[in-house]
Amino acid sequence: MTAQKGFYITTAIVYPNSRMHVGFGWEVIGSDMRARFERMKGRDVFFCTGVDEHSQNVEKAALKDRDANPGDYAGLADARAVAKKYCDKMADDIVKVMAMMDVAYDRFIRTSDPDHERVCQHLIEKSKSAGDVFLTKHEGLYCDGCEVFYTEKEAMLAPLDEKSMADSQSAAGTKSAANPKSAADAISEANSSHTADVKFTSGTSKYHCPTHKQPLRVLAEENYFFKLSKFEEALKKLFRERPDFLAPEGRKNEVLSFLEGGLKDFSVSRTTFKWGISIPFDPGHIIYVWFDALINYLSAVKFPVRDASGKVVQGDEEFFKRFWPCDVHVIGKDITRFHCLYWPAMLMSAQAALPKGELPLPERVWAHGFIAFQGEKMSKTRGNIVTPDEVIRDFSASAGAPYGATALRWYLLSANPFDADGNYADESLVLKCNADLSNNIGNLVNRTVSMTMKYFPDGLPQNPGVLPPGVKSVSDRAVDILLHPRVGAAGAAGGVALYSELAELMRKMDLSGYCARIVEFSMSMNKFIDETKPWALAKVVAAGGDAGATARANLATALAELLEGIRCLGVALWPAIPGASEAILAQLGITPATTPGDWIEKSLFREGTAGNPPAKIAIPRLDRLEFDSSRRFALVEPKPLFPRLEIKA
RNA sequence: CGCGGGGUGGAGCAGUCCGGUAGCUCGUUGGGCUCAUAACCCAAAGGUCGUCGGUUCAAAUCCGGCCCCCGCAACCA
Repeated sequence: MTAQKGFYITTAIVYPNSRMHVGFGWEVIGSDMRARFERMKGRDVFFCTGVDEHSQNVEKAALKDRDANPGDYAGLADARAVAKKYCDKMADDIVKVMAMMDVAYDRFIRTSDPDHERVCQHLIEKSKSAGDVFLTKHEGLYCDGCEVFYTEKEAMLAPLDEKSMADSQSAAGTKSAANPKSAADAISEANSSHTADVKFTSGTSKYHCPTHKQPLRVLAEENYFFKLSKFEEALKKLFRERPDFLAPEGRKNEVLSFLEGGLKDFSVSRTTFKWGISIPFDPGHIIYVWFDALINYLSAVKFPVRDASGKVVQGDEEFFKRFWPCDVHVIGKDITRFHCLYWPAMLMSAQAALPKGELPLPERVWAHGFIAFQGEKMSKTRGNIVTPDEVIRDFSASAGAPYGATALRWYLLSANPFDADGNYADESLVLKCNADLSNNIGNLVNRTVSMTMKYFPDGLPQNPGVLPPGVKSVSDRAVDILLHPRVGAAGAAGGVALYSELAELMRKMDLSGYCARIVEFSMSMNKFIDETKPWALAKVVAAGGDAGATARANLATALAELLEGIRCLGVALWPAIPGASEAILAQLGITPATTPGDWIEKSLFREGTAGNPPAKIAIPRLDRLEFDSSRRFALVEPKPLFPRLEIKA
């Protein structure tokens, strides 16, 4: 009998050529929420995120940064060293932002990590030995200005006179080929695939560049290509047989229609710049960034690299088997194609040259939407890119509201459906956080704890289990809202997990739905308070007599139910806003230090951040989420958990 | 005819697949309560569901035409 497979979740890895984007923050926070939820269930989780360091655009950004800050690069001459130094700087910054966002990953991978380089080289060797990577000479129309190749069709748009020049100005804008920096487009356009090592020149052509209006040269170069076309049928089969491979459903059409259009081989090597992993069987070439980047998912979980005799020389076979195949690759919708076509094809190729069954395909790719800023697409040109750390800083600094990370997380997770495009605006963040966190949840905790301490200064007695007539109990409300209908309410009495509805929402990556359930529960508890009127009961208690005794039983029951409801709510909130969850539980006297039975300790590896010792985080146990209103709490004097936010002037 | 997403009370959305009293959160107004973070609870106002036409006893929901907005060139998730 084998142990249950661990749960492996990844985010895409970002280019470190600019500060982190709140859109990527959403991806990471959403993945963190899922990872935390699985950890709460007691699963063995591996959550990986990181940076995609290689590629020409990073090298360019590095050289630019060196020119701007020469002091940081003293003594570094070659581009490789400069790029590495630059990536060190940027990766440090991103790691700091991750920490600010309360993101608890198990590994922060950098594609310059030596183990990854090794795995990457190993994989390309395997594909080569399977016959899927081959050297070929490629000839095309080349623009020195764009550093890309054009097809004849594209080049025909090029103007030869003033009038058509003006016309083509806009036409050129609709072609994807004119982008020398975007890896996505470079790979999708076989004819504009890279900046070539100009090995063979055969003179000028009659074509012109649509952007630069210069004559295009006819150039040829040699590069390694990956035989993507070979996997067309296998990929079609994959989508036929595994409808869940890509989610959400709506993203599927794009991939299927691309498949229908036929697959072209793509080039997987470069020779014009040095910042990358060299091809082991031809060191003059470096591995193209997408081929490099996707493999990080294997490196992160210690993919076993074997020598010729089959002996593992790097990695850990057992560890790898524990986590691979990946359960969810969380990505942005723009890179769906790479994860759904290129990546499975690369894996299928390597499979052929590896021990049988060693490299199954990932279970699922989840493509989330994009975040706009006040309804407009975020872009550098518009200068409206929001970064997570500035949001956190702004709202942490805002008067008396030191919970920027919670505010950002809650807003991103609850206000925007994860599968659709979202929006960011300070005003709506404030509105959402004030409504859900301050008014509903925070106030609920505050009023409950303070009433309990006020009405029972010597401690809440054992729960008498008698509510005023006609009031629906908190446990019934919890069952209605947090229990999946399939399980059935009858289960609650037997201690069936209340979180089944939450688990179902999480399985579907319905993060905002999960948050909405919790808010709904808190609203229901606020209603419960108004229905039971504890302050009125307290007056009857004070008057004494039989009525007083009954009122006292009602009061104690109501408060005991509320406190337990709040405990469940606090635990359920942990994946989304861990800091706030812990603050809520702390008011009930539940902290990782004082209640070890309610928490699991897990260490995170955080490999790749050199010098960082493994960090330990304490995780609430979801199996303690059974509603038990006889539980006793050691209450702590309440103070507002979520001060109301205000827009800064 | 390039592709895709969307147009539902002031704002943001659900409902559209499987036609049948138009629902939720925020906001507004009135009331209640006083345990609480000007919070909480109740109630009300406010929508010809983009538009025109068709099918039907009945359409936001099905069919067809049209209009408008947003992505799909680049920096950028």
